[in-house]
Amino acid sequence: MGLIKTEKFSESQNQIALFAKAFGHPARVAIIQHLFKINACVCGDLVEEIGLAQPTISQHLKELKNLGLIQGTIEGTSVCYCINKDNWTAMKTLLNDFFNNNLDSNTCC
Amino acid sequence: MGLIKTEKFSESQNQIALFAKAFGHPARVAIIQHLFKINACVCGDLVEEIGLAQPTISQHLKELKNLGLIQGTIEGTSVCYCINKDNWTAMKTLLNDFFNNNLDSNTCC
DNA sequence: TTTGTATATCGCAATATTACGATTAATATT
DNA sequence: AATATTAATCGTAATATTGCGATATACAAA
Repeated sequence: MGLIKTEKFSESQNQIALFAKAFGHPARVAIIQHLFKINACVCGDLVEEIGLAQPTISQHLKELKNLGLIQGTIEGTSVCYCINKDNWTAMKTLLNDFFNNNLDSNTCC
Repeated sequence: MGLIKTEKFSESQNQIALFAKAFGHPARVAIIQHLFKINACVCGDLVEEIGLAQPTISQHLKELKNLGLIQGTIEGTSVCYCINKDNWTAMKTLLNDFFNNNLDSNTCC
């Protein structure tokens, strides 16, 4: 198979999994961290920054873009990428709710 | 290929990606949520709760166990699973640091 | 108009993931 | 001992992901 049975799960569970999968590759983690570090649009230098081939980086950027976590604006021949603040915040809320379950009252093991 | 080039990234970036990948499947999200909801050890009922075949659930549990996020104790013929609090907290800290970058001063796009 | 530069897409090979039937292992029950 | 129950493991098929060379596209500069 290799095919996820999304129909078995809630929309929220599938959404959490989709966002988490986006961060499930170190290159995409590095891309996001670099966008935060530079704290502005990044035009072009991601390939040398990350150290993978240009088509590979382009593909990772596409995935993050499709999820809405980043956005790109064309500037002449290059494209400037940055975090999409609204969607980033929404993703953070969803994942924080998932992470921040109360462990204190859990009494077992 | 299909092989992640981990040597290109920092230990932290790889660790974030490994944890995120664990949540990159809705079944594993559902398992964790159920463990939190029940708020105690779960013995056996995960298969009917999630709705995938027993070997499939067992495999997902193994992945979460290998990462240290859950732990299982044998109780007779069944196994009781629960969240590993210490490791869960450590994971949460790592991912929160990654998520909670300051977006306010980001001035672009 | 030709050339250069930057990014996206195509196509493919290698590897990983998902799912589950069949089986095994280990303990409980009768 | 024989049988039942529960979970892990094996083996395998289907699909997804990763990575990159080759190519296409789009704009800039000469």
